[in-house]
Amino acid sequence: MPRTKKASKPSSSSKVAKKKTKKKKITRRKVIPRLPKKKKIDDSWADKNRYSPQLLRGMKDILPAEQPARDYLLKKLIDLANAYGFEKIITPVLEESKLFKKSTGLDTDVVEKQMYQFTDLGGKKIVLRPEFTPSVVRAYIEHGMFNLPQPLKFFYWGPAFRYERPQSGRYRQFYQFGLEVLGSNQPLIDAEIILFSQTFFNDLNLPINIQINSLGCAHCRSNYREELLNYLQSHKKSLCPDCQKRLEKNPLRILDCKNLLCQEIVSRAPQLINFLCKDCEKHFTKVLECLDEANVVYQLNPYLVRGLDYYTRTVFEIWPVIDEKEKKEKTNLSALGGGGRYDTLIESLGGRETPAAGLSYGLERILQEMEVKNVRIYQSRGPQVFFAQIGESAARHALRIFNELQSQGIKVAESFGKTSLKAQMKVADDMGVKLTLILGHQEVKDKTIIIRNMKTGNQEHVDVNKLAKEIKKRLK
RNA sequence: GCGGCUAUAGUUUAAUGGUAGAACAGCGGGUUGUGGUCCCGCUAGCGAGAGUUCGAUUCUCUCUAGUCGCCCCA
Repeated sequence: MPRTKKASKPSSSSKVAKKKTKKKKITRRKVIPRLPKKKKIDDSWADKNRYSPQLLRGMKDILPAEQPARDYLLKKLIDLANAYGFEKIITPVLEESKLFKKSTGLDTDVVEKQMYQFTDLGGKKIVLRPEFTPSVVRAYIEHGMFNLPQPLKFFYWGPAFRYERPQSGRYRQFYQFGLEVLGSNQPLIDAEIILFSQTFFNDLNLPINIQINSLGCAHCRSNYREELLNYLQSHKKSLCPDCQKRLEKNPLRILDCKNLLCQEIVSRAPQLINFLCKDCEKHFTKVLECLDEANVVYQLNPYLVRGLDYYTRTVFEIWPVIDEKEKKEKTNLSALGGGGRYDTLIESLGGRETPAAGLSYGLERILQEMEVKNVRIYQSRGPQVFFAQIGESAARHALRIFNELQSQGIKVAESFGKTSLKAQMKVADDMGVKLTLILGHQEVKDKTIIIRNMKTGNQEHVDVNKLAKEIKKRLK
């Protein structure tokens, strides 16, 4: 196809003049050779049922650009979990509604108004799991795992779903990583999973703050609840409207209300720790001793209450540490993760009396925090060799050579979608490869291929049959 | 579930009651066989719907989505 030379543009022309000539050119070109533009097609079809796909609210596509950080994070989590002796468990995304109603708790927000619930074609009430622990416990009971040597240590990761108003660090489909230890009441276990958190976040270079509290067992809690109610009732009028509601529904929640006046009242309220029974107190003390011994830095927070019903004794949360700059931009922060002991859950779901503890992290929240703190991600190196082909005869041989190199263990990048050498070289350059292989018709004829060193620009023809060897020599 | 703010090419953005201009990215060309820079060209946009208007991307409403806060949580 002959290409007409472009007319050299008048050097003195004003912007306006340029624009005019430009526009004329465009319209001429467009009208004559092209198919009608999108808009015209739409008009002619008059398609009112046209569908514009859009993400569902609170959902997120995880695009290639985000994968390296994600992979890095997950790999670190999985490696550490394995090192700590946790084994992977995968449970289905779908569960029966009842599972969460009986475990997470009917009165919790998660179950009350945040579950994705539906009835399946068989008439069964189904939910998209809002969290993992009940599922893991279900599997434990269902497969009779109490017959295995205890305790069992599981880790998991995957999507969970909650129908909430989306916000920064809050999606309706979000990914959790978590640990569960089933079958031990030892304080050492509580300490172990808290230590896991410190080790992990230290290793990731994310400063965190670990907050710990003990909720005691059902006995301590009901005693305390009574005391607390007595105290709060006397201050009822000063509490914020939300807390007045909570007074009846879930008075423990008032402890972590952010309202200043409520906090003031709470600060003089009786503390849960003082109501722990002997066993619970002993347990908590031992947990703290283990943590001290392991050099875990934590903060006791007597007002820490978790939102799920099944927690007993030790509870903890992992919070990001913020600096002054961030404080100005954001007032609301989200916990990166949390967990605790749930000694009665397994029994309440029909299993034997089995003590257990666990934790879970929000992957998106950690990733967000990694970005804020500029955490460095170490990626495995990409290909060091790029394969470029020019012309039809080269294209015909391209896949064979490409495949041969791959099978010899040489990672090769390509851009088969491009034909011009220039464009392919640019891709190679962008990738930062060490060597580029160039195959054109001359090389095909001679049964050679060019190896170009991208740094020095040196090029050598080598025998195609010795290509892998030659590349390996040069990559050393 | 409640309240505030926002919505213009892939991204960041400009202007405007008379349908939009740029930068970066992308694609192509400047040697139809060689990367960077530079130069040139091209592609691509007013979130959806309704109303007011001769005319709406601009004004109003609804929806959708995002964002921030409350609630709650990871």
